[in-house]
Amino acid sequence: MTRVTADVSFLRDYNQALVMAVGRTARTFERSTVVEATGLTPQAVSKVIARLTANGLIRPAGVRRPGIGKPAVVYELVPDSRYAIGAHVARRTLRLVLVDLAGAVHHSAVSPLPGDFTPEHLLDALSVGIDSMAGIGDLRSRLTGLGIGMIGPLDHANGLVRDAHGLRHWHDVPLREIAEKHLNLPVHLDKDVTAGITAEAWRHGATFGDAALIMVESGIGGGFWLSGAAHRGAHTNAGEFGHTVVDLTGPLCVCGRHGCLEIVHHRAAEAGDIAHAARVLAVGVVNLLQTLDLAHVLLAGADLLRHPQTYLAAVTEAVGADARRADWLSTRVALSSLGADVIAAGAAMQVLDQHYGIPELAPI
Amino acid sequence: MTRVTADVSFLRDYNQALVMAVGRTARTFERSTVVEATGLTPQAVSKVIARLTANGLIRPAGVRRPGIGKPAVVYELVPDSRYAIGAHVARRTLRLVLVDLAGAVHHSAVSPLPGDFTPEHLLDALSVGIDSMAGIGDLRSRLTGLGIGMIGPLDHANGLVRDAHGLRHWHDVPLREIAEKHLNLPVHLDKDVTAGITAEAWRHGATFGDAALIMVESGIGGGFWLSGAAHRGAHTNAGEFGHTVVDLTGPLCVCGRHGCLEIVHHRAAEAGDIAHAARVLAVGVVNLLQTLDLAHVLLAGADLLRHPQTYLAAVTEAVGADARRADWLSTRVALSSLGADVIAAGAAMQVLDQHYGIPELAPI
DNA sequence: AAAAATTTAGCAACAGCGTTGCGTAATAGG
DNA sequence: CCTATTACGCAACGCTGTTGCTAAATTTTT
Repeated sequence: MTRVTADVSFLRDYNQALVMAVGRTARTFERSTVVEATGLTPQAVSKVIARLTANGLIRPAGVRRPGIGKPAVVYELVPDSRYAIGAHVARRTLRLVLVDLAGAVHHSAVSPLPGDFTPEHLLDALSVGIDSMAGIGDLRSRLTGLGIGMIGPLDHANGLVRDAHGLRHWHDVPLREIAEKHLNLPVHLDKDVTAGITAEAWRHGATFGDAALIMVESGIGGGFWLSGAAHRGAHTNAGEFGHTVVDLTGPLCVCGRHGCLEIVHHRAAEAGDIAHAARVLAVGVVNLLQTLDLAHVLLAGADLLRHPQTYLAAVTEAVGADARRADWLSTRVALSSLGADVIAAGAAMQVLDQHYGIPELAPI
Repeated sequence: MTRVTADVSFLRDYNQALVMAVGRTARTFERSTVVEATGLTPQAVSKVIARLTANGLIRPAGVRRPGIGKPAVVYELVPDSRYAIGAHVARRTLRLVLVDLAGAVHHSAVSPLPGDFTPEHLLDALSVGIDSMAGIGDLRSRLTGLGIGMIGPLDHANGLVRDAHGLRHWHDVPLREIAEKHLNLPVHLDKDVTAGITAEAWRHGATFGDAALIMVESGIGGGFWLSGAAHRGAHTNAGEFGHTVVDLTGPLCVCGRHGCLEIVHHRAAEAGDIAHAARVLAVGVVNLLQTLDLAHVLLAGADLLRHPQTYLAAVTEAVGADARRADWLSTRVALSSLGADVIAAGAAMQVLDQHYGIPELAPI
């Protein structure tokens, strides 16, 4: 949720989101935990906790006896109090996942999409899939919305698919609007990699620092989490990481430039030299670190996950071996914890994040 | 100014900063202008304007007669109500500038620093320079502080110079602390390129989008402005843009990798082929656009400014020629409007920004 | 010349937020 | 049973932006 001016309702939402962030990060928590983490006064935390409890988002979960004194009430998030559905729209498949308030993936389903599918095809597939998932235990009333992660270019702010690369029928499609009408649910549209990094950030909790999610699938993309929020760029087009030049004299890429990371990597992988391909990717990752100084790098994508250890080793080594990196310049490299679900799950979490995440104040 | 929790004083500061942003962006403004830009109620704007007027930050500047009805009071920023001094600490020189609240540079002075200068050398030079500048018209009482832009690596949050590259006496120097004590002024320490981009953002006003400042001096660095704030990365080390590999089989760089943008560019420039050097830089800039999707690219740095038109033309052409860039994917390329003063001026504006810019809420 | 319409400005009361002061509840130890 | 300690929350408070309404200043209409 973004807005320009700050009023008291912003205070409420913001501080409430802080408490929710603590609850999502820690399995259980008590009032003093929140006080320590946020700097709010105990009294303020009590008010927020009372509100969240009344809304069913958190609940008491026993007491902790601190030795001497009155026992502290322990609270926990109620994971099944809210759900969101996430969709990963790829060129040939639709993946749907059901995610709860804690960020856990409950169901995952993949269905094929016809070649050159139209918006109508997609809406029908979404409708069927959502009805099937929401039917489980009558979740409909606890469903906060649908998140869609899709290949770009698209316009996140207006929910518009500008020109999905490689899909004939997807030029200037107001997907959010027509999907909301067709499905009768709030819909959030975003680029696939941006959805993916949101999943990692949401699951890692409030203390997650600047990070990138590197996706190696049909192409190579990067999703970025900077200063506590997804970075989308000026036109929702950030993340075309595969089209950065790493070899000035390299082969011609589809994008018209020579020696893009994507084409160089692809050639190596095609030749069967996965280790070399992984090292090429690692060069690109270190480029990102030099530019953006990230605390986390997460690896995902179908092509990468076919050789997870090879890629993980190559990137970890390249990051560690970088001669200029001092001990304080630490970056954690890991495989995405969500595997093939990361995009769809992230799309779902973007919906949850809009409701229960830290609100942002939009620039003028 | 950053804080974790949001309270009513945050509301005040935030909305006040919005009004100041309007005042800085437009030469003159009235109540209705602010209402339109921010969404605040007229009454709320009146209160803020009254407070700012009482503090001397803005003042009435006539009336506008809207045809029918009571004339609207026109306000303007009072540029000389507040000043800050900015310092650009380079390997051999210290540049000091005096900047007013509107972001205008009033005085600029360069003094040499001894080879392998020590913290004491710097403090003395700063002391002399500041006394000289603050003496002009007795600005001392209106001086909000000193900003220092310096080569890294450094720790912005703690005001610590970790290991200024190429300076022997600069390992783990708590520069902010000792400078504040020695100069009796609030001090803000940041990386040079980060200070530079702050200058551009501050001068362009509130509507400035995601942007990068490309500095070509002894090395190549990049300062980033993302989502309305400077991007520093996880360890204040973002911006080592010169050490991104653009030529996998290129020459060995001082950083230990092959074909860094910096060394490839340097070789071309050394050979006298500035046009080629500029094209190499342009490849790096387009890499940034693919990754971050920026609205503005600004060019600066002594080496670049020796051939400004060559570089501007090469980067503009590369950005425009990129085949995948549609018409809606516009990026403005320009030379920095501040020339050689950009780092020092930006360091000063960081101090002003702390007091009168949009406050941020720090992550937990 | 007087009345009406229009636009701007601001006083006063209000709701809602986090904070502060302080009383109460619950426990362990003496 | 008393005391120290810890956790909790009611009530009053100060501050914010908002809302309702009145006043002021100007042009247009009568």
